[in-house]
Amino acid sequence: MDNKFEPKKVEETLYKAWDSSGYFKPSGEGNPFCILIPPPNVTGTLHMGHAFNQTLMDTLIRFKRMDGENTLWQMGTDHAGIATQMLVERQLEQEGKNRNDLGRDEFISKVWEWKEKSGGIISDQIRRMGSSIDWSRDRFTMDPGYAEAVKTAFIRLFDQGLIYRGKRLVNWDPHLESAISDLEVENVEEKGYLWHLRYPLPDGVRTNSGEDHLTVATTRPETMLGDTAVAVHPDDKRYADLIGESVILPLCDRKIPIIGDEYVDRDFGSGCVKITPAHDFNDYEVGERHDLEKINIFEADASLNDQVPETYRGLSREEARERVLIDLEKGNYLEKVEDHKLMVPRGDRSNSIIEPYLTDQWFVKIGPLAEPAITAVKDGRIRFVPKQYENLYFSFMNDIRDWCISRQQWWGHQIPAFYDESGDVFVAEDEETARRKYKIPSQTSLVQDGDVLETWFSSSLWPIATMGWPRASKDLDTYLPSQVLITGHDIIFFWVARMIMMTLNLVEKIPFKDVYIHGLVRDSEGQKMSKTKGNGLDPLDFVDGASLEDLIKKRTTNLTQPQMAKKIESRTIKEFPDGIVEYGSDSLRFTFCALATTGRDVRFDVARIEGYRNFCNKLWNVAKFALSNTEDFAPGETVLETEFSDPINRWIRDRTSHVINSCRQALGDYRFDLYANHIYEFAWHEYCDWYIEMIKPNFWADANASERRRETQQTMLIVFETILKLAHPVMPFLTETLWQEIRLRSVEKPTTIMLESYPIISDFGTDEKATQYVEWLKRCISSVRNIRGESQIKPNLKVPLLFAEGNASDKDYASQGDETIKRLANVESITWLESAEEAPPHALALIDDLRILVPLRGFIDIESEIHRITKELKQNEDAITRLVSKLENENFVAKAPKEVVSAEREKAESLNKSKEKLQEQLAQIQQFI
RNA sequence: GGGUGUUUAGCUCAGAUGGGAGAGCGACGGCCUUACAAGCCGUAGGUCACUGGUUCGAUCCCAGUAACACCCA
Repeated sequence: MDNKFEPKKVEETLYKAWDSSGYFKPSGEGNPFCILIPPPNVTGTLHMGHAFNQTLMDTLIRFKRMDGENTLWQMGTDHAGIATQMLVERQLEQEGKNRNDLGRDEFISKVWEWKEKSGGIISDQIRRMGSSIDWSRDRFTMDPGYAEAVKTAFIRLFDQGLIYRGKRLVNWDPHLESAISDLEVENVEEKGYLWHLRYPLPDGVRTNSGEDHLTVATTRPETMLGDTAVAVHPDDKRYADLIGESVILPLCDRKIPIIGDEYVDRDFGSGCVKITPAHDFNDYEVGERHDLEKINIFEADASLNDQVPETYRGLSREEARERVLIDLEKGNYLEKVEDHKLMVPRGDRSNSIIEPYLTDQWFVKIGPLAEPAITAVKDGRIRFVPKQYENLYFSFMNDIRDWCISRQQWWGHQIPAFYDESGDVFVAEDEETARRKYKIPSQTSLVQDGDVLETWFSSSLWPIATMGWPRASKDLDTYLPSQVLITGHDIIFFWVARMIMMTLNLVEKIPFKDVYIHGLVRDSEGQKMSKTKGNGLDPLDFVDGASLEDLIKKRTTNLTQPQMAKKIESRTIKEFPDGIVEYGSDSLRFTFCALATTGRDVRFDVARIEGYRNFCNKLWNVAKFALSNTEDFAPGETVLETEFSDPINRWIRDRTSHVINSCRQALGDYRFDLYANHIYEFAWHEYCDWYIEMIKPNFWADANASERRRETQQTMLIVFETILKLAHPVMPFLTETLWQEIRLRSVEKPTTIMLESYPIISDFGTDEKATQYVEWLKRCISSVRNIRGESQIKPNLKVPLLFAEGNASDKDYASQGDETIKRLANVESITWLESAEEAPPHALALIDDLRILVPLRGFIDIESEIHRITKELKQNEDAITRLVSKLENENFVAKAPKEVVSAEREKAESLNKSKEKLQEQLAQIQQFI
């Protein structure tokens, strides 16, 4: 075996072997256990969030598979409508073309081409993470079968009256020229201005204070061209009597009414608000209440249309603002300008400013869908882990609005709706069916709706469409509902909630039982990773390593803001001066598990992965040890545990049960962090640090032929194999590699650790006696090491050791552990003293009543011994003080539970005994200064 | 403006139907001891954000305050 674990040598080979052997497929036996992958963008690449998410899913899937369940990890990718279309459009742009030059069909085939070319990248990256996905069932949301599901869902909901078409104010992206989801709008605080405009009152009309105009404040002066009212608060004494009058809209010379509405904030600005119902969500509501006209002043690209005076037509919104302001200034309509911070809505894809825009769109009527979806979580059929996310879910669901599902795009599922010449709408699979369904004569020509459905509409069908719906299927019966959905909290609304609603409606079942929500991966400073900030990391750079040059290149190419390149470069140099070394997939996976605490953020720090890479190597090395000491091991001839002669072997079996229990519990609770910690702690600190060190002599010298050698080989191997199995779900490559070697020491031929049974406690049982003994042994050895360490005794110098006092079991333990103590604490001899009085000057440690003495003899440093004892005495006294004050408190003795009181009494007693001994020791040792 | 969450060792985080706090990393000291220097042995670090309340007892429960983060408007 190599000196180090070298992941590159095994990872890809192993993965291919697993996959081609069909190990990733459902076994067909046992309880179904299914996880649906949150489908990544088909043309995307793997980022840290994916890698984290993948790790948790694979860990659970591998655990359940080993534990005998019929596991399915359903893979698939999403067509990501807007994102993908934008990408292809950007490429066309570089060729100097746009989509209209190509036409719809040709454009779509270009997108498919792009999908074929880049669609495999993320799948390959997922493979590199070790994900045990059943690739034969890979789905794509634009597959023909999936498309059928989307159509069917749309038609059913339409026929149920849950989908309708209507003219509504929606979030409009003028760059994409499409509606986008409320959830895709990011409100960003930006610096702007508040312009105060004067709207003249008609002749003779005055405000209470004698003004001949009303002043309105706005952050978007250009929209005044679409104003259809000015609103004041009905109780505002300044203006109440003007309600019903009108003002003259400058630049347009229209008269618009003054209305009273409680929406107006009297304290903001002058207390008068301009109302533009077609371009503001709040104004829209006001307009509805007062039956105001809605004047749409924009074209789809947010240039001004012919609803505005001629001079402004065709201008962009930005140009229009400038012109309007100049003209207002000229007409003396501009009262003042103030700096103002405002929330600017931006599209999360295009980053352009979003317009509230009045268009015809398709909507899902959400009320009837939301209600059962709320109930499903309320009554516990669906459970969120951690639980607090249920509140988030409820708060979203309780004031959810109708869902705009149409997008003015080409890449996606075209809406199965057809129009005749008079604009009547018919919804059906295709034109033929529509004619039959609605009895439309053949001479009437029908045109299909050109819009597509938003991507989340199709992914809301993920739980059923991947299982063959709308056709009946065995998969639907077996894997719906799936056991757990694993995802980040950022898509609870986008995806999780919608899957629940759609699945409940369409098949009357819940889509999944548990929703495990994990945190979002951030950089080591807690910042969100983003291309713009240049703090993004590619998970595969940790797997394979990357040079500083690679990292800089990756972070600075294709920037939306190229001026950031310099800053990003220096930041990268600072963060990774030597690039990233190769850690391998297992280290990265283990790190992600260890970071998966219940918090909302996960900070990714390179220091962590380094530590866990070392852990991988630790396992590698102890495997080397185990193998080299078992070359003569004959697997058939096992020693019964009841006949074990070395309690160390019994003890480690006891500890093994313990860790099995902990791992199972942690995985059952989705506590991946605890799971990783349990493995780390047990493998490193119990198995390697204590067990292996303690049993080494069993392999030496005269022990060669003995039973003890055999039982130790057997135990060392079985426990190590158990560690490998316990850890396999999180570190598949390393454990498989080592298991293949370890299994050479077994009667059975190795196949794969993947399909071995996950360990159960009853494989090992418990042994309290052995455990007590070994715990004593560890304390004893640690005490001596502590004395040695503090006195800086050279490791190669053996010291004599004296025991005094103590009870029968101390004596028993000491004689049993004689050799072990000598070797692990570097002791040359152990002597029991008849009484403590005969002890030579010494350093002292205590195990309860037992005194452990190391004679001074020149190598104990008196100063440091005084320091050591003083420190211990101080701790001891502090503890006593606390206990005494407690026990002297009558209320405590009277009111606290009896067990607590007596436990505290015992503690105090034993501390007092130790105190005396420590004081004695201090007094004695001080004589030698 | 409304809501949620967080605040524990230098850093990243665990923690307990309330009996007085742990890990990893880092720091410091000593070691190339025949699996492992990506290692071994040892050590130091905390008024558990602040202020009140409940309780025999609060880091844990309750209320308020502050800072930070996120979500919604």
